[in-house]
Amino acid sequence: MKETLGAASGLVRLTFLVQNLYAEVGRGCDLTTAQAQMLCSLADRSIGMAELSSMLGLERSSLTGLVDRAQQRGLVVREDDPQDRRAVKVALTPAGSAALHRFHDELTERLDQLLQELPATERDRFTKTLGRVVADAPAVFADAGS
Amino acid sequence: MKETLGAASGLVRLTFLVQNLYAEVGRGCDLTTAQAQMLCSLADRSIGMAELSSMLGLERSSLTGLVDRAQQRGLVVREDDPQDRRAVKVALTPAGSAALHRFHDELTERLDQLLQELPATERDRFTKTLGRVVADAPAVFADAGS
DNA sequence: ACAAATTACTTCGTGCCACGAACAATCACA
DNA sequence: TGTGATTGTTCGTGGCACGAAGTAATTTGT
Repeated sequence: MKETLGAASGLVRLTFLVQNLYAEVGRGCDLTTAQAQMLCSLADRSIGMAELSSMLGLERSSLTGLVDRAQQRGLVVREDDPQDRRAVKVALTPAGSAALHRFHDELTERLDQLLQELPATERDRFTKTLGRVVADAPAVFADAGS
Repeated sequence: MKETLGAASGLVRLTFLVQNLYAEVGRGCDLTTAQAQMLCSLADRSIGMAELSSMLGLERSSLTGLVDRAQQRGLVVREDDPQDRRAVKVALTPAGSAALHRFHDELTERLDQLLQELPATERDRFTKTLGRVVADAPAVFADAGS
């Protein structure tokens, strides 16, 4: 009889927590979860639809609508790609960039709070291991590298 | 300039990973994410709609449809509550229980794999800290307690 | 150079998910 | 016995995601 939670269970619960935080912070910025994810993937550079959809793990047809709605809300624009006339590049508008930053900052703060009760050394070890585990995962949420 | 990933970024990426695994395993069991989550919350006992909706973090009106669809697929049944004639209890059917177990087992295996590359002591420490962080989170994914 | 295959994106139809407002039935209690 | 709360549902709206099919532009093979 171990009293410790299984790893799988812990991971699922953590995911549940983070998902809810993500959605909540998103609502505060008037963003849906999908929109927030998209903005995070756009960061500062502009990206073609194909690359963006593979980053987000979506079919291209799904992304079309997502970009449509985000564009209608003025978060994003489609730009012609001079290199390839079929291609479209998606870029943040100033409003989209502002929304992204608010979202990013607030979410980062809330997530950090989650670990704040841990003793510093345990927290550092945890973060470090976390980094190893997600090393090859898509960078859906970059650190403030600016 | 730290070269380590920020904690927030790591948490988001991990969540992204687990979410995708969750969805993928769900698809393999012919379950949507929402359905899988519901089945996990039902586990073995039957629960009223109100309690279930608060476990899942959904409005009651959202749950109605979710249960409807799951019932149509034969995963779940609505039972009368003898104590309260307004109330409805949701319970797993044998098919629902089977689906849940397949889902649970497969997901657990895939999640454990995620940590398998870590050295044992680091993994144990990580799991333990994980347990602390999610201590007060809803038990959306119980360990095999059977 | 030119037909064929590939790539980039969109459209359309379908289904699921989630919300809030409004509603009926039942319960609790004072 | 009422009055107020609680349980669950319906309805309307909007977002999300998929796959199949279609259009336009680029690349490849010969």
